[in-house]
Amino acid sequence: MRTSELPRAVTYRLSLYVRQLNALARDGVTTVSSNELGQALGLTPAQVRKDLASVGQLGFPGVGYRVALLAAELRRALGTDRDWKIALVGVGHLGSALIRHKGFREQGFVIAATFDKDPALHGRTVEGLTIRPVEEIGAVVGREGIRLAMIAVPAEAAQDVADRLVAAGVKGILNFAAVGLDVRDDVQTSTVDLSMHLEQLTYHVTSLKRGGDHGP
Amino acid sequence: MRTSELPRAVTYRLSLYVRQLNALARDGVTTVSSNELGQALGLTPAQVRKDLASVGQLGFPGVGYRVALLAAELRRALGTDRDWKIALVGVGHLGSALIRHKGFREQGFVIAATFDKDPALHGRTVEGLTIRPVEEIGAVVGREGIRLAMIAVPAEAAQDVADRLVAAGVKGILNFAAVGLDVRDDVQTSTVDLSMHLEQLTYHVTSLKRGGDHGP
DNA sequence: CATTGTGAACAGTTTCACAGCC
DNA sequence: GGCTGTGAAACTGTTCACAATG
Repeated sequence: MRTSELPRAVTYRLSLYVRQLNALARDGVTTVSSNELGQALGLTPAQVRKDLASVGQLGFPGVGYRVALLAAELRRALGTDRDWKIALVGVGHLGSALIRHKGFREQGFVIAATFDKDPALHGRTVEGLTIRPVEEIGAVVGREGIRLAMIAVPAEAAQDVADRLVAAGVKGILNFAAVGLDVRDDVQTSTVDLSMHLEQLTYHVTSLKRGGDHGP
Repeated sequence: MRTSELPRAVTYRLSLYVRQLNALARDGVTTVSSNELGQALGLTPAQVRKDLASVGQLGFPGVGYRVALLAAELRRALGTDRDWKIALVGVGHLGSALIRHKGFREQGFVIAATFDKDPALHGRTVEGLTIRPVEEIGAVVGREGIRLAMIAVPAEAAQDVADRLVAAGVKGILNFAAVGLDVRDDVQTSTVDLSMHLEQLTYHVTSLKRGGDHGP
């Protein structure tokens, strides 16, 4: 099967595989089976094979998967075989934490510009980045060729910020505000609502249930 | 249909409905149809009705749904018709941002205890909360009757922290570390890996695609 | 001969279409 | 008339089982 349009569920798991392959590579492991991968991530071997087969013919029957090769192919499929510049809008508590978050750089995500509405913050620097007015989103994002953004502003302001980002040419938005964004449909958005994740837990805890997960 | 075991996909959307109903209530709207709700959240009317019907018989044919009544019922179904105390472990940049995050309190989530491994932080207070050593998780969580926790520590430390929380009686864990947690299966975990969400965007942006979403 | 890739069976989720109700 | 609740149909995603293979 050739990659043309992977289901969302699959692409989420591809990230998971890459994470696990990184860990294996660090430990010097060179080969891994669908069984071992599945074990580590709480997935069935069959699902692992289906997922990986949907990206390409990446395994070696009787042997398993070459860790380095597989990781490289998956990164290529996900588009993370290169660095991505990110624009961050909203440098409050959450935004500041995102700037300092180590995990992004490790996965090739580089916050390259930061914006905030508050004039008191304009011109200040955080981790070497100068905070700019949101009015400059268009100019800066265009000049730097930035295509991904994160929104960490209050819910009321999120749609306005999204509009500016889209107008500036951003193609993917990770949104931490607790509202859905309305954007052109050639722009991807993913909303991470922290309270929603807690509500999942309260539901399952309330109706005393089984089943831990891995995955989002 | 009576609530006994709602599918995960449904419970995620219940949170979405509650969010939208709150907004409608603020605007003084008292009645809403499945069509309007679906419109606002990017869902089909049929799906909205199926979801709501799976919680109970909540609508009025020919009229729609009473906003206040529906919100109350959904909150009851999710277990968020009361406040929940949360233990936070890891008071680094992300942890601090979570403590200050306004959205949690609005949804009834109250961070009631904070822990960190770093002795330099012990005894300091953030937003009125004293940071305690992780060794005290058992005592404090037990005494306060805390059943939910958030983990915002480095990946290497996450499993150890999870073990302490589970031993202390925590039943649901929201995990921000980029590793899956291995816990007893009467304990719920939900892992939010920020880089994974960006990887979803890079995938769709790389293979220039359509379709914004709402939802996680 | 252990292990992949995959068609076929199965499970879960979404959409359709319409009877029943306000 | 407008709108819900729901069984049946369509679709999507997961698991099984086995032929193919280095």
